[in-house]
Amino acid sequence: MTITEQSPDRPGFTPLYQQVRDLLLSRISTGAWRPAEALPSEHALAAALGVSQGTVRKALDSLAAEKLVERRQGKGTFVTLHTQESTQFRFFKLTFDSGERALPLCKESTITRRPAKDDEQKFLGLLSLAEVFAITRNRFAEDRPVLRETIIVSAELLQKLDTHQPLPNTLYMFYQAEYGISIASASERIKAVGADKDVAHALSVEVGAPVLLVERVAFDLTRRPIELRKSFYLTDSLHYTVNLG
Amino acid sequence: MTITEQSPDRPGFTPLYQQVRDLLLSRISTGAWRPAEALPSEHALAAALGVSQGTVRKALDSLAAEKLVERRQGKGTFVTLHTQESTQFRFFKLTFDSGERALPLCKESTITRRPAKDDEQKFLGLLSLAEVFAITRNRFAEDRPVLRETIIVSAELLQKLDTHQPLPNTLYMFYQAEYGISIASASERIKAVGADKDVAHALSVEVGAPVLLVERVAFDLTRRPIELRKSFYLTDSLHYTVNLG
DNA sequence: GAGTGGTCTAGACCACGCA
DNA sequence: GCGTGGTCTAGACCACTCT
Repeated sequence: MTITEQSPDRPGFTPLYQQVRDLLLSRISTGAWRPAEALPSEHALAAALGVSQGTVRKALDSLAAEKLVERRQGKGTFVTLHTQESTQFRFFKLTFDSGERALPLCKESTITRRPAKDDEQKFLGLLSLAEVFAITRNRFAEDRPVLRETIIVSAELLQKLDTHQPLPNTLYMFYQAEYGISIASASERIKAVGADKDVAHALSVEVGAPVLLVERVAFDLTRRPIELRKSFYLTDSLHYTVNLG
Repeated sequence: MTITEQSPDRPGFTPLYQQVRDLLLSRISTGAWRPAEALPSEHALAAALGVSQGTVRKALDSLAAEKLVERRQGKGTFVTLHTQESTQFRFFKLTFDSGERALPLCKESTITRRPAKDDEQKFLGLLSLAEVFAITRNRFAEDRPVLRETIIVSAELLQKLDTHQPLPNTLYMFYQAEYGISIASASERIKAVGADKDVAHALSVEVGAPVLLVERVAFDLTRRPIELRKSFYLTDSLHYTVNLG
């Protein structure tokens, strides 16, 4: 039984379970099931789609592997909800040198609306007259400044973002709850640079002091770029961790 | 049918496919099949182990997901062989700002044998009288120095490493070919620091210039620590990339 | 054509969560 | 006790590779 009919020998062959996967993903990303809601059971989906339970299972397993859904034995399959614990450690890989996970808190924050710059248009896929919100804030760990970050998002996509003040510590939970946008992946470029005047002041170091620059593009479920983030970390007492598998 | 007999209700339950997975992994790590060799077919393994082909498949799929084996339709399942292309980009995530992958080449290299320092003993799990090889080398991209790295390995485990000169650019291929040790994962700590005199000289920058410090512990198939590596990168024209999935 | 992994099915039974 | 996902099986057929 196939969903998109295809004769049984052409080259552009797509496995059934992947068609099911894509179908479920599109339903999730258009909000047919909201975060934290349960999907129908494997058995129900299989019956509804006219495929076997094993095929539905394979589709759901692949979504679970990408953390787009969570499966809980005995309960059901749920659309992933961004929570403090889960998201924080998935997208913010900062650790104190002692080994403890670090969660620097925002203390100062400004938000402005302005036309998008060229590179911002390019990375976010915006039109040339588009506007963006630019959030600049400093984060503290143990009462010391450790991070200065600037966040750029489309003003059209995240409407009235500037009316929500103060903005929460973890924006990704907020994007999901307020705008139905789930950040699913991100890619980062890391460099060591000397602090400029602005960064030096924010982090209480001298101009030229070595700081870690992390430039991030964050994507939603459909790999649409949502957010640009430029962070300067003071890595005296903490570090960025990476696991290569 | 179970491999390790277990009554069907106790808490410490291990799925059959995981027992098969562990068995195959232990055979691979002890060298029963060498890198690039084919494992027996699913059908043959299933018959030999007295389980169904679907169970063997699930075990092999999980090994393939961790890149410990590679599956090729129509050919067979092969123990992963570290090659220039595959390993290089898996463990060295360096990219030119232009977007091109960077493969800095070693130009200078020294190797010495000496007693292990305290932290080296700790991270590599060595005894207190153990000795290590320490390799220090500089790497160049486009005729400019971009990296100074120091590599620490157990002298007992990688015997006579110092007789192989010059050492190859990519050590992980060499560990596998020469010692049967496959690096399967690694974890890294990243900081921005000021160059000390030694690093500054090697990278042709001033003392105190910002450089990216990457400290790595690399593990074999059984997650035994094999190598300690401390790298200082000059990130003027290139950067470290991370994908958060 | 023979042999390999890849897909798909149907059904049995187990482990878990909850009422 | 029921419904959920998790494991395991047996077998059919498809896609790819090599001879």
